Amino acid sequence: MHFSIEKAKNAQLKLAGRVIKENEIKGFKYIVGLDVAYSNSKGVGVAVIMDRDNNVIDVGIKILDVKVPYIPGLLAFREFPCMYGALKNVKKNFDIILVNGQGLAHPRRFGIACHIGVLSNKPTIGVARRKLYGQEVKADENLYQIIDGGEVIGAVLKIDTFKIYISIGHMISLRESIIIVKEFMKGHSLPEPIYNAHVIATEKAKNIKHNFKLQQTHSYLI
DNA sequence: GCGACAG
DNA sequence: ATCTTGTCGC
Repeated sequence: MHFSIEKAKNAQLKLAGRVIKENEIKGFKYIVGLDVAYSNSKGVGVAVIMDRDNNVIDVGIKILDVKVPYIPGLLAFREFPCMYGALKNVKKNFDIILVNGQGLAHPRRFGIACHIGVLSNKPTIGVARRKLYGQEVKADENLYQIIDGGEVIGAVLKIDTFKIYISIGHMISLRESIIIVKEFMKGHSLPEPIYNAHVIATEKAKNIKHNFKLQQTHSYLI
């Protein structure tokens, strides 16, 4: 069975109607960041739960074979299983999800942050380092709106020498999303929960590669 | 045909 | 995302 681009796009169009764009959050204590790294065909999904004092509370990991290629606009079909699996592997509770990728700022208004949000039924924010879709219009000093067809689908924050793209994933407003992302920017190009997930995922993927090389080196003994 | 194109 | 050498700056 092979991946169908048309079916994937239709699924996004159908699910996009389920995204809630208003705040369904009245304060929070814990937030979880999601990211995926790769070791050849192995995807390493990591979820890092943090509190508001920059402490790591819990970590969840999910390693799976990834067959779906990266296709702009269809990233979720490649990374969702690892991300969602990692999220299911955390033991502690969390109130908000930060996803490394776009949310509403997507050609069908359903980026990976919306996939995660709708299927988790939790307030979710999409955070990316690069733009996927839409026009950047200056709204203020260091703040841009991402617009498509007269609709604001996201925001861009200029910080030091880089930018970060923020958009609604689910059950939270764009305004609140920006405030929360800002709170967790601690000197890295991504908010701390995602940054930590990225570091752990990359390290784990690197270990898998290393172990594979060791196995190759000693395979003559078998 | 050309440019854009999350991770 | 991953691969990968040298180079710039604190």
